Amino acid sequence: MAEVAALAGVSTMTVSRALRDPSTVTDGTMRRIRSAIDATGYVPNRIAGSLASRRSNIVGVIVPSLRNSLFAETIQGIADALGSAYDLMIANSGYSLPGEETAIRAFLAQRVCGIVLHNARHTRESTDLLREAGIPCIETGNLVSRPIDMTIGFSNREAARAMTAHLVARHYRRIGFVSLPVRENDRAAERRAGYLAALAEAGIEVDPSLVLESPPGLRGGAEALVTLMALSPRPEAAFLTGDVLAVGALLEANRRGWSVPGDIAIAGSDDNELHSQVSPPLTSLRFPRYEIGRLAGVMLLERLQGNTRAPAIVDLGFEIVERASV
Amino acid sequence: MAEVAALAGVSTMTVSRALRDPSTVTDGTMRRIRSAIDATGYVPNRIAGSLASRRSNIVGVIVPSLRNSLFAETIQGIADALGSAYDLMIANSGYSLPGEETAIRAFLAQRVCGIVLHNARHTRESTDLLREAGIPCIETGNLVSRPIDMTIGFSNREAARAMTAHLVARHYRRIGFVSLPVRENDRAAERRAGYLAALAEAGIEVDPSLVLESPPGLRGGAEALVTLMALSPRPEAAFLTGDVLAVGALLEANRRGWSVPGDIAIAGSDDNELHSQVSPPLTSLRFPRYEIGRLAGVMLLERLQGNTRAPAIVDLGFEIVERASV
DNA sequence: TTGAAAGCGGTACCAG
DNA sequence: CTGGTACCGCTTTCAA
Repeated sequence: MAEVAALAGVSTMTVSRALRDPSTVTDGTMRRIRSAIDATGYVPNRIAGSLASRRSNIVGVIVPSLRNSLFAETIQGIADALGSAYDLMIANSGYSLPGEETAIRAFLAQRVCGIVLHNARHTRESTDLLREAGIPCIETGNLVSRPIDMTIGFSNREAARAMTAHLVARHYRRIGFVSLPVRENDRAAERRAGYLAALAEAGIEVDPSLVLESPPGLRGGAEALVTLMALSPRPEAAFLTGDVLAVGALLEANRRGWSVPGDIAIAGSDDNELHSQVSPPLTSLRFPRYEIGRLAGVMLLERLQGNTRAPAIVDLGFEIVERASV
Repeated sequence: MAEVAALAGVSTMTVSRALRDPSTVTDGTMRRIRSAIDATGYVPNRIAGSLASRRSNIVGVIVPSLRNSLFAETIQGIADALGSAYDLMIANSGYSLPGEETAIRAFLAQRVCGIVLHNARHTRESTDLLREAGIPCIETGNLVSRPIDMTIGFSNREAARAMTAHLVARHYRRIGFVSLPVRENDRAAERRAGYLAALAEAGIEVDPSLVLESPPGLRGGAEALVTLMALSPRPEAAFLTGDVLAVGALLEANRRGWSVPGDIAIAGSDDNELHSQVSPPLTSLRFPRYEIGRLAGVMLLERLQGNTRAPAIVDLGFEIVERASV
């Protein structure tokens, strides 16, 4: 920068100002600075800038896994909302709470200006660190009643309850439920709770053999369906929630020649294009993943710029997309 | 840090050293520093550290889109290889070359210690910036003959050529080809070139009406297949490469009752679990996306730590996974 | 509108 | 093994 300043015949202060707000500098000065920048190939050093100004333009995002396109939706939403004024630092917790804590520490050390989390459960340390950091923090994976700072999303419990109730309303009584393992996964736990609540409301007794956990992936869903179909009496419907479990189950039914919903009705969650393209198309829960990210970005910006203390809890809801599989 | 040093009764220098390499400090000193850190809740400031040491622990990754799980695979590979010693900064180019350049500038300003790109084509400015930055840079989306620095991946052209040749070997002569739009997408362009090369080698004349471009997504593939099937004479096989086009095509065939491969053989690329679970399972090209990322991370580490000037071009190849759709 | 001086919170380097 | 002293490259603050 000193080089640029010398070449433009001004002080570094003027260059610094010109770069951040061209309107504070004379047109002629600005032009000389510009050409000096071109001539020297100057690339500003944001590290120095951040240190001096004590603020950064980096937003930290922590997701359980990078591989899963669900999280990618949200990340894209955040990126779109933040535009090019902020950079995204992304870490994955590996679906573990200590993993999340490690990432939080790294982000705090990097002095990110805001953090977006997917988990709604954290280690005690994580919560403390975040509270004391004094930066905006948004939890997105599950609507929590008492967020660290802000939370945007939907209630996994309500969503699962609604879908189960939907199946009950369609006169299914014996309904299988498959989720990802609930341990260390608050979303899965909440969904199971929603399923149980809906059954209780409908006065249907829970058959524990109908409640399964499955590893993620199409195969996981396929195998869970086979397990359910081997029971006697068979369930009339299966609600597979999490990842692509329901799609996996449907494809298995296709392979085995089981009629859907004739032999077994299938409902899923995390609706995406795949759900509408399989045969029969799958009834499923639609979650506003992208919108959650976008809004998280917008709220972050508001806090970062205007200091508007936005509402702390935003429920973006969910939607039941009815198709032919139920 | 000054606070920690005071509390531990040592200089800041000692704290700094203790944090980076505990073995350079007495056990007793280390203990006192540790408890001082706990007592004060000190969170190191990497911004200051990076500025002073003139090196950062941030690796920048630029992908066309965050939404696509293909790129997510590679990113996860990088993250796994780098471990917790480095942080990942991620930007998306929005599939545009200027978008990529913007991201590169931002990363360079952030003084990342290394960059991983998906694109193999860049703006002139991008290339210049990268060359002058003096940091390791890995291009991964397509094996280039003259990389900016290093390239890891596979040849899109060779892969498409191999699959087309595979179809020819199976006695298909009239072979449709569908890719994403080739403009601004070097991977798609290369694949088309590979298809054309294979036909030429087999002495099959190209029918331009068999060569299509499609928007991404299952619907894109479905519509492309319908277009191909409306031709007369119909093609005997269709090679859809890019995104999930082939899966979309197969699901459309399922819906329309077209027999695969009886009425039309279908081959795809970017094999994943879905390809093996549909009916019939899809023959497709498998690309080592995760491995590309992992190796990129490893090579970055080597350069960053040991200064081993690793080979600049690493071809990880591809594989044809034969299933029942061809 | 522009400039000079004093840090931001660490680390490099050298001395003890 | 530990400490002192310059900086890293920019921004803040205040003065011109």
